[in-house]
Amino acid sequence: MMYTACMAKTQADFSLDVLFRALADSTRLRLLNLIADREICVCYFVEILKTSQPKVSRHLAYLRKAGIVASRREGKWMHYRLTIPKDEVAARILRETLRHLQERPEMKRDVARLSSACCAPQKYVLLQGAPQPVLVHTNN
Amino acid sequence: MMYTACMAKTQADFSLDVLFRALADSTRLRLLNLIADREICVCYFVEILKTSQPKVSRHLAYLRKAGIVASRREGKWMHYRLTIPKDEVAARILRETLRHLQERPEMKRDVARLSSACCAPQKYVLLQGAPQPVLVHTNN
DNA sequence: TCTTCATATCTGCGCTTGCGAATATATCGG
DNA sequence: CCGATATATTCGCAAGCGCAGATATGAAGA
Repeated sequence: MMYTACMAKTQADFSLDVLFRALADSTRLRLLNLIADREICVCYFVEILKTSQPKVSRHLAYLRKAGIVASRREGKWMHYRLTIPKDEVAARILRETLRHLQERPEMKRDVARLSSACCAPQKYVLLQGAPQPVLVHTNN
Repeated sequence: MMYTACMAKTQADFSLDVLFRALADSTRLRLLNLIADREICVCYFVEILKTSQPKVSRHLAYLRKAGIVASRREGKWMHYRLTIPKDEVAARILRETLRHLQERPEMKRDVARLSSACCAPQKYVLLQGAPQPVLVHTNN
């Protein structure tokens, strides 16, 4: 039987190492930190992380396959948001990790940069006309 | 400048992805769960996980290089124990993760098997004369 | 339909990881 | 020193990952 990524989300036997592999990269941690409490579109990631678009896209795909983010298309733009795993233990670990991530200076810096970018999107070529990130509260 | 594993422990810039890479393997998660509140020697890991000695040894070396376990030699036996990272955020994530791990059925099963092995070590070839695991309380 | 923009995927490369099998090291008892 | 025991390391291989660069897809507008 083939193993497919979406199976990782099924209640019964979600293995935690899948979650940890998703967290085991600093680019993905930065993406997750930004995504933690807002729905946000790809161009903002590219702008804030100051990295290449394919790289951002690849890491987002990785997170998607690991079942911890989901995407939604709106015209030309793709919006990403967090999805909490069904598995209770995995969900708690993820939530706590994201909470702790916010304490890190690098992570605070990213959020600060995001705020200023949102205030003046016209300053950034990539963000012209892009939908702004929307805060969401991921029930804790 | 060369990057060495022990640098990962230095206060200033411990990067969390190092911790998560260490957690990103189910063998290592099982080892960490067993090690979480006791000092325990390698032969018990081999017996409980029912896997090869080199494999156990390799994963323990990985955890050692990641700075989250430490070892101590006592005659022929090597004892392993948990070491909480100096980095506060990493420490909290690790402690909480280990706490949650204990809720998993597979992890409970390992601990149960360890208990019975400790009660009757003479039943296991590998454990003849081996020092028994010692409970430690890793200040939370 | 043609173009442009936003994003995703593919290609090729080098590095890391995990594995089993074999071998090395370290300690102990004789 | 010798053999046995406990553990660590090395080797060769296959798979996975991260990257940059190139290309493909999909939507919107002219």
